[in-house]
Amino acid sequence: MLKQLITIDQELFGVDVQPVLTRPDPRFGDFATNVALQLAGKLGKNPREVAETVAEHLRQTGKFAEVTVAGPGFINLRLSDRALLEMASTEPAKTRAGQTVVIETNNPNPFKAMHIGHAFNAILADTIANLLEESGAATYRVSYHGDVGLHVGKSMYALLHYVENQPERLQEVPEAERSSLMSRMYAEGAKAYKENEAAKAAIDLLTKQSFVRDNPVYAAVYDMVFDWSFEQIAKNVKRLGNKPTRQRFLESEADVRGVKIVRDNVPKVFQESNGAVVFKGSEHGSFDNAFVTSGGQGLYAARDLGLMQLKNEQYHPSKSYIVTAEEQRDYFKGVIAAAGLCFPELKDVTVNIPTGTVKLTTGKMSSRDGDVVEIGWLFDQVAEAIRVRGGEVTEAIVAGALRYAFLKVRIGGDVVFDINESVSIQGNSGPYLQYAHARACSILDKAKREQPTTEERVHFEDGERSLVLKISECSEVIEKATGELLPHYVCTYLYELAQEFNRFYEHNKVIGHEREALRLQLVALYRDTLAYGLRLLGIIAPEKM
RNA sequence: GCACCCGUAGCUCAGUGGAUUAGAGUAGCUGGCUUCGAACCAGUUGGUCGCAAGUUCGAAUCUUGCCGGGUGUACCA
Repeated sequence: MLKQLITIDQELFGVDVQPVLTRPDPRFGDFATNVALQLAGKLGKNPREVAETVAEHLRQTGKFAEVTVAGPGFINLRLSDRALLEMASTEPAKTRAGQTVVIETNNPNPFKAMHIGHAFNAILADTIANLLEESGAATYRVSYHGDVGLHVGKSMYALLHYVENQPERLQEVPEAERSSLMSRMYAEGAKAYKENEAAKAAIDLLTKQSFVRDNPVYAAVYDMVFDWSFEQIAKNVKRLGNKPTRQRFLESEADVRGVKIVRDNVPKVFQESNGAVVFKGSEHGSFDNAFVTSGGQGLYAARDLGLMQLKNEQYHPSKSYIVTAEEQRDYFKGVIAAAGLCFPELKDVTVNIPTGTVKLTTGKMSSRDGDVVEIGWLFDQVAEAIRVRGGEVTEAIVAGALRYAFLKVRIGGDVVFDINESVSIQGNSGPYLQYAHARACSILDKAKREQPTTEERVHFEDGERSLVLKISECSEVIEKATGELLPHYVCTYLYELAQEFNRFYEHNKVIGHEREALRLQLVALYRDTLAYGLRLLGIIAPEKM
């Protein structure tokens, strides 16, 4: 349709423009274009006259039921009912076939409990992965975790005090209490590091230990809590509806090669400064940052370089996505710039997607002070809300509510999380969509008949047409969401779709009506579209609830 | 200080160059279940789109300057 417009414009006026097809208010048409306004500007002609000329040519193609000119020079197009139904039944194109992408879909650090912020990023990343995968790209979900470094030193400091030289004590800790114990231990270590010089010195040593782990007690405690961490992460991530990752990367694996990359690129990319090796990120929209300490130890940034090399060797991705909190925005600008200088072939491969901070209305959430909202608590809150509402609590609905609450807002801004209201189960929420799906299933189940065959002549009544028009938007919405890496477009669309259906349902009888065959076909099409969209969001579409 | 992000209804957010009336949810008020599932639908109250200039046929949307909030600013991750 777009191609036709371009051709007509070029034939008529010999001018190159970028016509845009939009979805206007349905009373104007199915589609609208502003070409005439763009053309008029370039040609110095009256926009309405240009619009009339273009409209006349579009009418002559015979592909539209209605072509009108409105306002300052918009051209509104209406498809025939038959063409609209065909469009609504068309699946999105695999526009990224042949491409390979790698994306980190969860990276909570071990030795800490997973909190809301981790869940937020994990859900966003996994959903972006779904979109990329659906568009045909070979998509590899990976994870990356900080198993070495200062935060480990802090946790180990408190943990070693806790076990008092008897690592087997940890075996007595019940599974349900492990997360909060890890949070507590980390908070204790962090506090000691800040307030106590002796503790700071001890923690610095314990940090170095995290790289070698040659002390038996240290190693025993480390291994035990390391395992706890990943059991907890795996459990939570699965509960949230994320797909499993293909590979887990650890900072310890990336460290040595990261440091080597840095050293190999002195002085071309990095400079020595006060004994440390730094990158002048300030020349690349970032800030000057140390990659290797004056003591020769690799830092986070060096490991990120090593990780990029590892990912490239294993997957050769055309794009590699890292979803992080916005605090790391400038940091990643620097690391990515440095990577581009060290490996020209990796320039523009790695993309950081900063997500904004999850904040609580009750105040700041700080992992450092141990003031975090753990995920288990969040699951319980949602379950309670459903119970209060009188519904049956299922994992699918709890996860759907949580996931949707995080996905429906545009990526980038801060997310203010009201612990009492944010995870809603009515209105624009996951359960609303799930309910709208279950309803459609129920109708189709009751009808007990196979899909009716399409009649030769299709003519919709108003309510039917609105529903089909909305269904027909699906492909373009998903392509837009994938192109811009913004899953919330899908949420907004599915919500509008479900609303349209609920209206239809309210006002139009399906079973027993003389138009039953056609309406059942529409309900089935709607049900499939909604289920498809929910699947991309990682939300289960239940047949009953 | 400098850089980046944000500011839309009481609250949480869509809309980021286009259509006489800026949309949802939620909260408040009102109506709708003997009728395919009321976790639903319909109606109603609520906004000088932070402020001010500019660009444009047209600005919540672009530019500039202010005001307010947040984040970052090398040996943490």
